[in-house]
Amino acid sequence: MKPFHSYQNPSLAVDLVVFGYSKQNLSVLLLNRKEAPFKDRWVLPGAFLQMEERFKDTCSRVLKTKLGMDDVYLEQLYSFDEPDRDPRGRTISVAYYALVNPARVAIAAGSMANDVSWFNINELPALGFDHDSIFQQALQRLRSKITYFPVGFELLDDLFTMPELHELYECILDTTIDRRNFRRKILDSEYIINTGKKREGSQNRHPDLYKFNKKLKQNSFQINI
Amino acid sequence: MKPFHSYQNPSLAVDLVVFGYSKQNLSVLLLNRKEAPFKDRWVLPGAFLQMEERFKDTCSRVLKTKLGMDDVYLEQLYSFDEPDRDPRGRTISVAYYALVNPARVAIAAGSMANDVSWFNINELPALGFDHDSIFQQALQRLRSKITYFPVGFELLDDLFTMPELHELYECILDTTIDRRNFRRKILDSEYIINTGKKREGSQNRHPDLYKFNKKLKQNSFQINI
DNA sequence: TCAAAAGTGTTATAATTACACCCATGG
DNA sequence: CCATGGGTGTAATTATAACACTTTTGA
Repeated sequence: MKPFHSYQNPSLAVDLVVFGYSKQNLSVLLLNRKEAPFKDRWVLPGAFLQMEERFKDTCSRVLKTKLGMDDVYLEQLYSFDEPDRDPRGRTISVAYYALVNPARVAIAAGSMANDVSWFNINELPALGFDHDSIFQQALQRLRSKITYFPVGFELLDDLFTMPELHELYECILDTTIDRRNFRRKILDSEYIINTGKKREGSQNRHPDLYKFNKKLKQNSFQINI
Repeated sequence: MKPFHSYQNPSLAVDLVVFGYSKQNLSVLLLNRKEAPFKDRWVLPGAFLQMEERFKDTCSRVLKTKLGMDDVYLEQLYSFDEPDRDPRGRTISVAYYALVNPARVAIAAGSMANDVSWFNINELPALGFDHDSIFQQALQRLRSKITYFPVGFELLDDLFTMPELHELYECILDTTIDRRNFRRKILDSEYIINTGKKREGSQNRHPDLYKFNKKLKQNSFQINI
């Protein structure tokens, strides 16, 4: 074996699929590139890994820059290795996905991009690099994960109603779910707590406000699609 | 952003958790290191990624060298990024796990290692680097995957009996499974085909020989543990 | 003919699905 | 007082879990 570090190493980047949910819309955050390659094309936000960074540090750096946000839900998705995936040279990308509440963030293009914007997941432009494929894999993972693990709460306000949670699931899974059965499964899982408060302001009956039970880490549930 | 490739890049390695199943034993392949760091300690086989390689190419190279084997089941597990995980310097490891039939491979230590050997998963030595953690994650993934996807067949001969498949599941999941319910679920999934042949040689009733239905890719099943 | 392992089916229980009525609210 | 949406329960169906007897084999 050659001595350590005599190997030439590929560049190592982190790319982020940032999901946001707002007004019954699941969206993803995209940047419009200012420079070649893929100039003026939309891509996922990302950055090269700096020597002292963990992947999550790089994610946080990107999220802070683009969203002015820290402390978001992050999960490693997959590492992408096609040799020609970046025309500038061999680059490995470790993809993460993030779940954020768009109401709490202020997106800003920064110096690197022409523009930054939320896109409804059903109305995405063709992305640069292999980012279409990364996005599809992230969506698949999110859809799978939300059926057995409480990640949905990351996309909502601290207090939310049962119909809001129900709509979130229907939107992400792109299906209809019986609201009575949904309520029962979610409540049985004990992942949410009824605060006793109610959402005021609507003309109709005021729905109960729930909060996420952050202490509970071991329970599991199954929302069938 | 700095010009491309002006970044210093971490080293990029691929590590492999090679599972083998034989005589009602689930084992993992380990190497005994000839050189520092972790000289004389057992570790997972791995290699640094060469510039033109995909991850799977690196996996194949390692498997060919250590096992004289190609064409094994490989799946990406996770990428490990702790800054101090390799004392020689910053190294990212992309972990894969492989499923092989030990009967078909001939393991050989090669010039890099003192020794190479199968270890029963319940009798592993403490591994070098962060390989204990990689192994644990691989075992967890295998256990999860085998309950809903037909990966078990990769560990058996082309022809196998229902009791053999049943034992494999019990061994991997470290539990008992009712053999009548197991048989029904596996057969309902249509992932295996009764060849009409029987395993001869035992003193007792000769069990039917099945083969894996490779054409079927979409079905799913659920073995509950 | 016997011990050991393989093949098979049925019943009880639990989980899921389908479905309808009452309640609270503001206009 | 009414239209709208939110809250709740039950019956039918389906899936899972528990369980025992019969068959084949070579010694």
